[in-house]
Amino acid sequence: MFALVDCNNFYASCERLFRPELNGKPVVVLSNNDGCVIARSNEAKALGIEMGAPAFLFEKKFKEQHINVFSSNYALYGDMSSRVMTILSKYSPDVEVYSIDEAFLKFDGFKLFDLKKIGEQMRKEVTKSTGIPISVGIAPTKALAKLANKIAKKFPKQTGGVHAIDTQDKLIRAIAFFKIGDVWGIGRQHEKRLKAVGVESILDFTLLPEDWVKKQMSVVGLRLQKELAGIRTLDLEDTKDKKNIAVTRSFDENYTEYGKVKERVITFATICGERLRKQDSCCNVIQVFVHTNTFRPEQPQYSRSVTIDLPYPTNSSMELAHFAVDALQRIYKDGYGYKKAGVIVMEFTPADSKQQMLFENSDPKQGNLMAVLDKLNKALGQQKVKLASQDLDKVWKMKRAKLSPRYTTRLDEIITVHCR
DNA sequence: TCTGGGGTCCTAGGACCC
DNA sequence: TCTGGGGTCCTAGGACCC
Repeated sequence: MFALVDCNNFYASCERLFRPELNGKPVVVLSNNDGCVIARSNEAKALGIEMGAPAFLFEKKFKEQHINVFSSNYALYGDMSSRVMTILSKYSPDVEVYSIDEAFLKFDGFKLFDLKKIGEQMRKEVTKSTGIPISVGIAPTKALAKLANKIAKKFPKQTGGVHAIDTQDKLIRAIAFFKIGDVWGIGRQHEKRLKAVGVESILDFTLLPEDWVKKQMSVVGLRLQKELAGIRTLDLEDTKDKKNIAVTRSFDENYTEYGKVKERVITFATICGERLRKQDSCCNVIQVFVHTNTFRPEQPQYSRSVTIDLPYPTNSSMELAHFAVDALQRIYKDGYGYKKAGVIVMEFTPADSKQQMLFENSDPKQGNLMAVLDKLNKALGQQKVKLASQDLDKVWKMKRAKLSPRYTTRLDEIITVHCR
């Protein structure tokens, strides 16, 4: 059996941890640059705040409805996430951290245990130790565990936040109840195609002929169809190391100068380097893209990306910056106002087993240099030591007007308690 | 004025090989 | 009238997820 554990309204719940007066009140959390809504408490959902709602269009509503708005505080969310995951990993040796607020647990060899009880215990311990509310879904496949989790969330009173699909009868009832669009792995396109052939419920989907599913939805759809019928086709996945690393940002305004875009791209490349070194990987391919503001179709639009094979694998920020600028030069065109750029590194090889090339090699001193750089930045703070080609004066700040303190990771921002 | 930032997997089709 | 059959690798783009 699998369990899918999911933190309820995770970012909003994190913001409430140290502001208990916000319990029961509407809370929303905004994306980078305070751009759009990416998390909502139940109360905010009830007020009709949609996921992805642009913040500037909702300012009035936020004020009128007394909605508590926060900028995203990833230092806090990341730390709370790892606390939750640490607790979960006590309950099973096989855990896949699926996202910042979700984990799959595999319960092989737990035949003699009451998994629903284990789920309830997990829920109790996580709530008590972290204050984060969770929902637990238990089922024979990952897709069904996702569905069971949905049931636990939708019917908190009846389920107590924990639901197990552990009999054939419960399985049939669950898949007959939910619409096909509710399924993990069925997005807008598939939903449309399925509805067109008369599929409404998940049960309908499981009854479709296999070749139709294979043809229309590839093997991915076929696997999903089996999973929903209770046949296991997906196992836990190893999520330790990333296969791609992307650093992409919107700019604070339209950039019309090459030099400004170049500075951003260099900075993104150095961050890629940091993340590569963190997981002991080197990359063999780098991709750079730029585009204008797609929300302003009346302005001239331009969008391009280029992918370059590196002459040798590297994770040096300096070398990556150099290749990224190379790439940027190939796609940059004067006369446009650029709003966003990104650097993506791909095709990793382990840092300790680099293939040496005959003519071109990474400068062997780079490794030591980067180690020192990482050490300094760890001690002094992110981006304190930069490349000269980065903007040394400008402290790059995104808009985060409603940022809460980093309560759990910075001593100087720890909660203050006033006693009378 | 103002709209995020990450990821994964799969397929079709082109280019090439024998 | 009429020109095989088997492969691999790469890329772009689609679909999905949080």
